[in-house]
Order: sequence, then C-alpha cells, then structure tokens
Amino acid sequence: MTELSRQGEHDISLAPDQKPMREASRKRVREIISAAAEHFSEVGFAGSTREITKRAGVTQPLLYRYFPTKNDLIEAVYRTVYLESWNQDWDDALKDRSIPVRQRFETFYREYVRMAFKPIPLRLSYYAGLRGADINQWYNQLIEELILKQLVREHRVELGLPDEAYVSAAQLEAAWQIHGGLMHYGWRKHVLNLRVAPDVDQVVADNLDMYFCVAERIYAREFK
Amino acid sequence: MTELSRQGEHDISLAPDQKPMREASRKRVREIISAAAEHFSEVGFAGSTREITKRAGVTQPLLYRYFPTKNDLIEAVYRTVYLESWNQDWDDALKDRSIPVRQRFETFYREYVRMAFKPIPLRLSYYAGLRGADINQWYNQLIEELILKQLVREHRVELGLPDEAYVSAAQLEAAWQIHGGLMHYGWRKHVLNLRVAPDVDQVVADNLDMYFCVAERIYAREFK
DNA sequence: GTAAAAATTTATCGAACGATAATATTCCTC
DNA sequence: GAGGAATATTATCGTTCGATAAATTTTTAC
Repeated sequence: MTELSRQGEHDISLAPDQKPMREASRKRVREIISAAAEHFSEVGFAGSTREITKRAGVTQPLLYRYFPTKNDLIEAVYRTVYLESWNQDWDDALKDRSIPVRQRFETFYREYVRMAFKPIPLRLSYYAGLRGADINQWYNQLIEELILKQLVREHRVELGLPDEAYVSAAQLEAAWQIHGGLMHYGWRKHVLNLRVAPDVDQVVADNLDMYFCVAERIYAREFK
Repeated sequence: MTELSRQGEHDISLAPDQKPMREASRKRVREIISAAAEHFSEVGFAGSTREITKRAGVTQPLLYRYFPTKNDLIEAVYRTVYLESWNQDWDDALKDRSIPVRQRFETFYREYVRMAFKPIPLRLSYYAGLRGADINQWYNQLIEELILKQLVREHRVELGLPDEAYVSAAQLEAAWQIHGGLMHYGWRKHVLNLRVAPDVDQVVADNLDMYFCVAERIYAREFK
C-alpha cells in the first residue's frame, strides 16, 4: 500500500514489449525529466516542450520518442520528484521506540525539511496540487499514515494512554498543524521569496513544541 | 501604507484622460473580471481569453476594449480578489484592548477563514504566489503587520512584558505558524479536496491554543 | 428622429503550441 | 567494416493563443 520506489529506472515511458533501453537513452530520459522539472517548476505545467528540450540540449520531436504525450512526461516528473523527496529509511525511523517521540519526530522533520524544501520540488508540488494530480492525494495520504497518525499514536502510547489505532479527525488535524505550518514556511521562503526566520531547526523545534504543548488536552477530549 | 480599497470602481482599465464609463460598461467589466477569476482559479493564469469571454457571454475581442492586455486583466483579478477577502473593520477590531487577546484573535480568525477560504480566492492566491505576483508579497506583508506582529505585541502587553514595537524573527515565525497552518488547512480542503476536520471553528481554536501555549516561552528567549 | 459616440461583433493576423512523418545520423553486432 | 537497428534531426501539420482592424449594432445627446 505504501509501496514507494521500485520500477527499475525510467524505462516506463516506452511501450511495454520492447528491448531494454540503451544506457545513453536512459540518461537522455533523465535529462529531459530533469529539464522538465526545472521548467515546469518555474512556469507551471503549461510550460512548452520546446523550452524543455532546448534546456536538455535536444530537438523538440525527440521528446516524443520517449514520451507518447506531454502528459506522460508530466507524470514522469511527478514520480521522480515525489520519490526523491521521500527517504525510505524514514518509514522505520518513525517507529523506533528506543527514541522518545519528541526527539524522534524532531529529527525526522529536520531531515524532511532539508530534503523536501527545495524550490523545484516545492513549487512543483504546489503546481501539482492545483492541477488536481491524483498523485498529490496519494502523497498526502502517505503523510497522514506514515507521519501524522504515527505521531499521534506513538505520543499517546508514551503518555500511557490506551494503544489504539484510531486517530480522530481533530487529533489528526492538530498533527497536520505541524506539517502544514512547515509547508507554509517553505511556501513563503521558496515560492514567495519572503524573509523568514533563518534558523530552520529552530522553526521545527518551536513548531513541535506547539503541538506537544496542547496534544494531551486534545487527546483527553476523546479518551474519557 | 496599509491603504486598501479605494480607486472608485473598475474604471482603472481604460486610458487615463477619458470620459467616465457607462454603468452598463462597468457591469461588463465586473462580469469579465468575475469570469476571469473563475476560469483562472481552475486552470491558472494561462487560461484563455476566449474561455473567459465565453463565460461572460461576450465575444473575445471585446475584452481588449476594457483591458489593453491579458496581463492587465490578470492584475484586475488580483485587486478584486485580494480586496474582497479583507474586511476593513478588522484593522480596528484587532486593536481593541477591551477584548482579551485570545478572544480577539479567535473571533478574527473565525471570520477571516470564513471569508478568505473559498475555492476561487484560495486557488487564485496560490496561483498568484507561484506566478510571482508582487501583490502577493504586499498582501503577506499586510498579514504580518496587521495580524501577526499585532498579535505578538498585544499578547506581550497583556502578559505585562515591555510594550515594544519590535517583533523578532522567531516570534514572528511562531505567529506565522498559526496563519500558515490554517492556510494549509484551506489548501487541503479546497484545493486538494481532501477530507479535513469538519469543525473549522474547532480547528481555529486548537490552532490558537498551540500558539498561546508556547508563546510565553518564546517571548522569554529574547526578553532577558 | 437623427447624427454622433459608444459598444459589440466579424474577420483575421502572426506566433507558439503539441504532435507526426520523413529523413539523416549514430551506434551496436557479427 | 558492413548492415541493420536505434537514435536524432529537419520539416511540417493543425490548433489555439493574444491581439488588431474593420464593420455593425446599440445607446446617448440634441
């Protein structure tokens, strides 16, 4: 269900029953996807195939050798970007009860922010959201399941509350407040280019403080 | 500096020295702007003038009677949308010390969310941010000055701390956490169409709880 | 009621777009 | 190194775009 990564390397774009790509071609595909990610991140997915191939140093029709339509290229960009902004190790790290919940999630969010909050992936994810890409819904459900619900459950356990799988809408929303606040920090910093607090780690810490400060009270509303 | 609203009604688009518009024309302009806001909110500012005028029930070249270029239309949409999502009364309401800070800002945010968190303005503001519209920077500075710094200052006064105008980057960032978290709530609800906590007022309340819970500690870091 | 002015439409331009076909080049295999 | 497959380029098609000019309709003013 989680099931990230896999599917070898960018062979996806070509027709199913076909000889494997040459290494040079795989590299081409990566270059095109990279150029597309860059261009799309600047102007949105209405960006032109000509500008993309120009940046990749090839002619425009060549794109259609590797991607049947522009939309297939867009989806390849989606996959690449979303996969690159998630570290598989995190799945387990967030479950590691040898580390206190607070520290566990602070460490995670420091790394997450460092990895996912770069202009290109960040802008792309906002463009993708506006475009209604279903991969975005999938990714947000992944955040809910792997990070936020996990945080709530682990924190409740650490507090000695009953070990239930169920996380209420209000509890989940409170956890989203952490994530959403950080996303907006990235939005202001890398999209709007506003001046933000320079110490990212401090922002993460203050952010988590806010959650942990009221979490007990919120859990208590439903555990009676 | 704050200086919202004004500039009569959509006469702006026409050349400077000219007879006043007919009422019917002003209505046309409003219809076009409205149709543009709707269309742009769906597909971004790359949306076509033909679709806009079609929705407004007029032919495409007519748009160019009222707006010299497509970009002028876009800026008219900006102005209209941003102005409509800010209630002038809030300027004073946020200064009213007869009401406790916590209650004052909770009341404000309930209204703010109700007014600004509608699909069209919300999506447009995200598109505008990605487009790099300077009005967006202006609007965010307005939020900083009118809401967030105000919150910090008023809260500090209520706590008996020195009445300083200066708000540090960390303090401001903590206040942004409230606003940013709510923005992301709107993003998930109205852009991503995800299931979110249904009780908006409760989200606002929990959100403010988080801030007020840690605010003192954050202020204390700099008042020594 | 008629003439001028304003508003709107029809027709159209040149540029940029996604995509395809035909041709040329490069690379691998034996 | 010759032949064939894979890769890449040139040329181009049909569509859509923002924008303009000219013609037509509607409204206003006297």
